[in-house]
Amino acid sequence: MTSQKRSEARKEQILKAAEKVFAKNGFHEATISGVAREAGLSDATIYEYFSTKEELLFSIPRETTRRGMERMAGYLKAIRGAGNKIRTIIYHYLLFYQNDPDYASVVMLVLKSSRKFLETEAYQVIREGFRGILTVIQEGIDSNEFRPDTDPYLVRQMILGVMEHIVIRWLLLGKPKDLLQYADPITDMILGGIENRNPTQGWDLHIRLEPQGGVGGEAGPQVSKAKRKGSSRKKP
Amino acid sequence: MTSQKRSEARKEQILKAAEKVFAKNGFHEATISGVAREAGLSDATIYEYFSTKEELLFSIPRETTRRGMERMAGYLKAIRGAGNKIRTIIYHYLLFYQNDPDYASVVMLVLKSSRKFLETEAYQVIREGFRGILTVIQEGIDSNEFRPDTDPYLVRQMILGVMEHIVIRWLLLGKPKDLLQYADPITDMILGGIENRNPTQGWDLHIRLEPQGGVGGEAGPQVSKAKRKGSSRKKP
Amino acid sequence: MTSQKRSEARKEQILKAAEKVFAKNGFHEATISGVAREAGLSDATIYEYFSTKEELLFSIPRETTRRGMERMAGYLKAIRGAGNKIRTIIYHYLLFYQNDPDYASVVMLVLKSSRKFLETEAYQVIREGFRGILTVIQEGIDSNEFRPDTDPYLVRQMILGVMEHIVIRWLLLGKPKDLLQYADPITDMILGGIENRNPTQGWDLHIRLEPQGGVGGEAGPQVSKAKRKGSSRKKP
Amino acid sequence: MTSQKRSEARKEQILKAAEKVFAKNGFHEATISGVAREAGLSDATIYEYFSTKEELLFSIPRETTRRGMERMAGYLKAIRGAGNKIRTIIYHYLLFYQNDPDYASVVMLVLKSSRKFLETEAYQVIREGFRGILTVIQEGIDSNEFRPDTDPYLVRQMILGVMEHIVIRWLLLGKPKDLLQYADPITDMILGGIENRNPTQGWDLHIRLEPQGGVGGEAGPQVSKAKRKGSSRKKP
DNA sequence: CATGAATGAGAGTTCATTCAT
DNA sequence: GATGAATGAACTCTCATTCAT
Repeated sequence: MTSQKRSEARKEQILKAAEKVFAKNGFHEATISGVAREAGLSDATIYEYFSTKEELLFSIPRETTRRGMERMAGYLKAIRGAGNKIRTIIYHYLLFYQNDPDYASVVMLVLKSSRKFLETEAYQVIREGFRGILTVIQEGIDSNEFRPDTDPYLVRQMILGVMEHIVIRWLLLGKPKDLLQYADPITDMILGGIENRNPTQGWDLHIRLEPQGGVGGEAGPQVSKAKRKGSSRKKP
Repeated sequence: MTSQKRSEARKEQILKAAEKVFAKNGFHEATISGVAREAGLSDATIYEYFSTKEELLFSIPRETTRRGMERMAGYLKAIRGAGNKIRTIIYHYLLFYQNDPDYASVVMLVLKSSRKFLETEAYQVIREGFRGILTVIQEGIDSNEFRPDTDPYLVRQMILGVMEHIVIRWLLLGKPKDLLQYADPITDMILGGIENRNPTQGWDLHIRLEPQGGVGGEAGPQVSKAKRKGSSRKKP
Repeated sequence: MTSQKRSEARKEQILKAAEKVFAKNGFHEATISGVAREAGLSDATIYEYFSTKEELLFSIPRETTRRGMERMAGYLKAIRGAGNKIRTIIYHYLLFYQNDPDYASVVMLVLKSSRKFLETEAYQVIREGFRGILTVIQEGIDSNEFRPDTDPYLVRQMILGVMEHIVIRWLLLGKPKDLLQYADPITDMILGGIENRNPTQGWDLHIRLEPQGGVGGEAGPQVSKAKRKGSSRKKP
Repeated sequence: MTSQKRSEARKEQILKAAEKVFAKNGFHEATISGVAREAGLSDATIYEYFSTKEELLFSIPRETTRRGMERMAGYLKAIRGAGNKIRTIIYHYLLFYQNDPDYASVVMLVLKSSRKFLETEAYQVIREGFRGILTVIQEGIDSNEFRPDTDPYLVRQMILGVMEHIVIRWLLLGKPKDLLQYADPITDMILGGIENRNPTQGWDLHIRLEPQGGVGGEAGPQVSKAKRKGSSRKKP
């Protein structure tokens, strides 16, 4: 038990060191020696806990991701409304990375481009998180909060896309200083594109012009009126 | 003259080989020997044209980017309306990558995470292209096509973010098969979030003349009225 | 402790091998592989102890020179008289090289022509040794053992010059077989040029019997008297 | 004829360039490309005139040495007295190197440590020159100008040793600024060790033993007394 | 457990040299 | 005669990884 715990702690210590070193240098430019030095251990000790350099890399997101997901789930439990949930997701996603730039670097600059990482257990956890976003969106569609023709996959791609783009810019260029300032604007823009707009004022006027031999007893144009907060988007 | 040309051709040949090899293996896993083999040349010959492996990598986007930018500029010249221009940009951006997956791989998976690449001449060309997007957005704001509170930087980040995200997914997962299918949906969603939709005054009267087997058994012209701040969406 | 010692021993082992290999082939013609083979180690192990080939080369004289200097200092302590000290220096200098031809080769044929070596720590030790020669000469001047118009720098250059010349000839041509046979003649010649010869007591009476057509029209034996303090020149 | 001459000129041009480049970088650090660049030619052209890099190196001293020797021989022809000849040799030797530091560098720092160079035709010329020094010394011994117990080989080694030492110091350290300032001191010291020495102070006692039929009214030995601090040094 | 020490396996570079033009 | 282009052949150096202690 104690031994297990100590071992766990050592692993954590190595992972923290690895995170730092990989973040700074990337995977290939980083060395096991560097990680060992950072961890205050010997090279060989690293190999007591991780079988290869690559396994060490792929182990970094395992715990952190799981914890992040859990935390996110906790936040979401208290939130009502798909839009609000999305806002929360975006906010905490950015907050999460902002609070741990090393982790952000490893994930965004090292792992994200790795084919092998996709086959990793850790990535499956992330995938699940991503599926969660999908669920929220679908929830919003079902509850009529989002427009029924919303494509959940596309929306998710937009959400992830912008966030990744911003985080990477932040990592590489240091801009913007504060990631969180983008949380709301991004959310607004995303939601702006998908939220159902109930007509708060004005009317849609539909006039039906019937041919001379009219159907039923009705003749002349038919006018239908509907309060709307209209979006006139029509997919082909 | 001939010598200059042959040298240029050889360079191109090496770059093509490098593109292929780097795309397949990434930068570090790729070897000069591999590139040389692919190019049908000796290792040493590679070094006659590019001083280091890194220089070879960074040289890949130089010409291609320039040409891509030029072509894009050509397309845009014929387009009127900021929205249409954005649609064009997105479409051709995706088309461009779809037509050259190796190039896409190198740019998206190898170069995009490189701090050093940002200081490269080639990247400056790309930056300029990115600035162009900004200009188009601003143009849309100025012409009242886009909402006045549009943040051009944010919009650009959304555009680039989704596209990058989609291209990377395509590269790593092979999904979607056809990148272009996303061009319009993305554009619509982006524009949906920024196009002016507030009726500034009066009413738009839409009259739809339906064939006899009309909607809901109804026939005749349909008139729809919507308060609006006009959207000029035109599909190509 | 043990580890430190073993490491030191390994370093020594590598240095010995390097000395041998560099002596035989010179710096550039020698390879790390060759040194490793000679040392019975792998190439990589060499680099565990010396960061570059050049550092390995420059490390060769570090210890040896220090030890040589120390030993020399010990010998000199027991010697009285600047002339005797110089004799001792020359003798042991030659003895030192004769006993370690590989070392001699490295120093005389490889290091001596190296601009970079001059900026080396090891060279500073050598410089100090050279300064010591200067001190001895000055001592001889001060004690009136050497002529007061002696230029210590010049004398030192002569001493070093001949010795280097002889050692190099010995290395390249194998002549003379025994370096030490030159120790005394060299010393005598050097001292012959600088020792004070003021007669401290009595007179030397030189009588020259000239043929009839004598100097200055004079004929008959010529007697020359010179005050002297005998020179210790002993030709075999 | 013209073609032969042009070829000779080209060779000379390459040699000059090589001299410069080898002097600056040493043999191994220098490249054929560097020589070609310096000569304003292509690499391949170098190989039209010299079959290998090494042959190029060894060709440098061929002409120069021959010319130097010839000139030296010319100077010596006009000089009487072995001491004076040695002074001349030392002076012109230093002058020669001082006037062409690149050549000095190549000879002193590159060729002098080369075993292979010793088997070179060019070196044979140098050897002959060295033999000349020996001859002069022997001449001095025979003429009683030098002490009969002088070891010509040793003296030559001293002469060459100091000069080499000084020239190398000059090349590597830039000291002394003016090589020639050492010409006389060196000569004096060398000669000081081997010249037949007149009493330096005190009295010369000359006794003239006259034949029986004495000259004038004087009879018996004539003694002339002269205070002197004799140096038999004669500057040219 | 921890590690010092050792190394196998390569990779990137460099250049002297060749040869067709 | 001159050279642009190409390359074979090394060599230095780096590191992830292993293993005896």
